[in-house]
Amino acid sequence: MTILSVAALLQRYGVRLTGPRRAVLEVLLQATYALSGAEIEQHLTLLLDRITLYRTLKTFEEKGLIHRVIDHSDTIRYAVCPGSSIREHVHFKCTTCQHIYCLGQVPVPTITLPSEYRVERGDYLLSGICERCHPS
Amino acid sequence: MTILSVAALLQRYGVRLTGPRRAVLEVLLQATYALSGAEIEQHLTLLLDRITLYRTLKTFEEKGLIHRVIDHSDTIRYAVCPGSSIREHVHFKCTTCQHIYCLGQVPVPTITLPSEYRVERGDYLLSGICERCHPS
DNA sequence: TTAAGTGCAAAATCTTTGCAAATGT
DNA sequence: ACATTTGCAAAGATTTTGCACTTAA
Repeated sequence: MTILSVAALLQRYGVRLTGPRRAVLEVLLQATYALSGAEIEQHLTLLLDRITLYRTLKTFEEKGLIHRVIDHSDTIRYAVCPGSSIREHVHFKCTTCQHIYCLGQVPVPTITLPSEYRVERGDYLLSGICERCHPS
Repeated sequence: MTILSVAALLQRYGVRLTGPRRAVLEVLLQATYALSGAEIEQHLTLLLDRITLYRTLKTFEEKGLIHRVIDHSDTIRYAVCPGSSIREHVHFKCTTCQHIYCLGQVPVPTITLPSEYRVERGDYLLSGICERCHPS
């Protein structure tokens, strides 16, 4: 993803173009798995205040450019998923390397709940071992 | 749930019987939704060091007595689910009251993943509005 | 008795808020 | 020009570690 398309993506989501935002989005686009704030910080080339990073992530999330991935941990991780639906997400977490991958292309089954629940969204977290971590 | 059965439950899971553990388990058993550390602390009748609380939760989790619920937040929440399978969990999070309910009795659909993933566990988080929060 | 659990102190992580200076459109 | 965004300082929230004392089995 070039700088140009990063800029275009930001504009498409109504986010003003700034250096920090470009840098953060680039890191997220290059990642193959969901990243925490600390992990994004490590990958940044542009020196960036940590507070700015968190505010940037908040803005991206509000505009729908990125989303949080669910997890059992106490750390919020983000991923860009331009293609996938906001209403349903499937993620896979490797219990060995701890990476969480976005599986946008996996068909999502429907879970029917008793009528007292109004379901508006479904998040699915599958866990196990990813290809890179198991021998076979 | 009486004190006696709390004690029995602790013993069944190989957890030594102490005051703090009894108190924490009682709070979790009485809750109708998953609780964070701070929430458990608020409901405790026995005065308890916060560190002890976190260690107690860790012990309970390792012994399989309680489990973490998945969430988009940065706070870990726990629930007792003696009946439900460890391999598959369905939870419902109300976006209004923020409560997360364990739905142990809901049938879990299978998601088939490409063969490079070895799936060992599935967690499902449905979000929406719970009965108490929608007018209907 | 003896390994396990508890409490205190201190700290590591992660994330947010208020305000003045800088910046994008 | 003007609202938005950034950086700094400071702090809030959640969770953990080390060590000596206490306790369950």
